[in-house]
Amino acid sequence: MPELPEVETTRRSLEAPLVGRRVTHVVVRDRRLRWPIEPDFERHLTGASIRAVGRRAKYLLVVTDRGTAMIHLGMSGSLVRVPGTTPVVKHDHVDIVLDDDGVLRFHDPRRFGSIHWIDGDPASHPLLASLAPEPSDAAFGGAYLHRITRGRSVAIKHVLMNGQLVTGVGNIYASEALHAAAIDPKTAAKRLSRERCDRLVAAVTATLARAIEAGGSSLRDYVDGAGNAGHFQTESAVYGREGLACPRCGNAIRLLRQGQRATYWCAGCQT
DNA sequence: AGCTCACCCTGCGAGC
DNA sequence: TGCTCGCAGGGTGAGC
Repeated sequence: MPELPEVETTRRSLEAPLVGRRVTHVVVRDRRLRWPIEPDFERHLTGASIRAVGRRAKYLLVVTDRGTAMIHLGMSGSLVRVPGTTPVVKHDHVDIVLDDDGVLRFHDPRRFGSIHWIDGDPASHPLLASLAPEPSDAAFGGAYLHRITRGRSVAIKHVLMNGQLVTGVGNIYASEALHAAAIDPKTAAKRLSRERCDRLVAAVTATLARAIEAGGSSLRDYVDGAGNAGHFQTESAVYGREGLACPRCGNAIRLLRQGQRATYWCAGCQT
């Protein structure tokens, strides 16, 4: 599933084909996503003109003259603009039909994704209102990370993956950023010095930027809005590389379980 | 409030 | 070949 780089790559690839298009028709084949798609979703979106394709954290925002469709890709979702003649396959849950005979197709085998309609300002939607600043935002800096980690005894990796504290970083890039910053993922958040917070923020920002540059990571099935796979997975230093040599110090990369999630790290150079 | 854990769901690869 | 098990990019909410 998509972390911020995959969502941002999807957003960029959809911008040109979608902006200026009008929605002529909406087909929902399965409403059972993380939350059921509201009964009025099709009615709200049909006839709307798309003004912009935005993003907040891992949510895509299809902004129209009538309101905003907020789409989360969950673990296995994709949103692809396909020709209208493209056959529907299993797990193609929603089609947003456009006035150029293209279709914006939402596909999500695991159905951990979600689709909401927002009438007013997206920023005030409950799912977005309490999110942390974007990693690219000036408010997200070493001072911020240092402040929010005081008094928190959880492992720093958990902080990176908590959307209320840091947005856009999921399981792959949490491991990658901690390795880049040479910080042990198990470190209690509150024990990080200000200097290490500076280093970690820089690593998060750089890792996400590099991944966006690579078009995201395609581990199983991720594709962007044009159906293209990313290739960051070939650049990863630790993720998915248990037993292989750490590119920085040569020690064997280890696999550890934090909560229910896998963490890859190097005991040789991450302290 | 912070932390841990279970859970939502399908598919796939490993091991027997 | 066919089974069971464990794991997969995320996020919420219950219960301590």
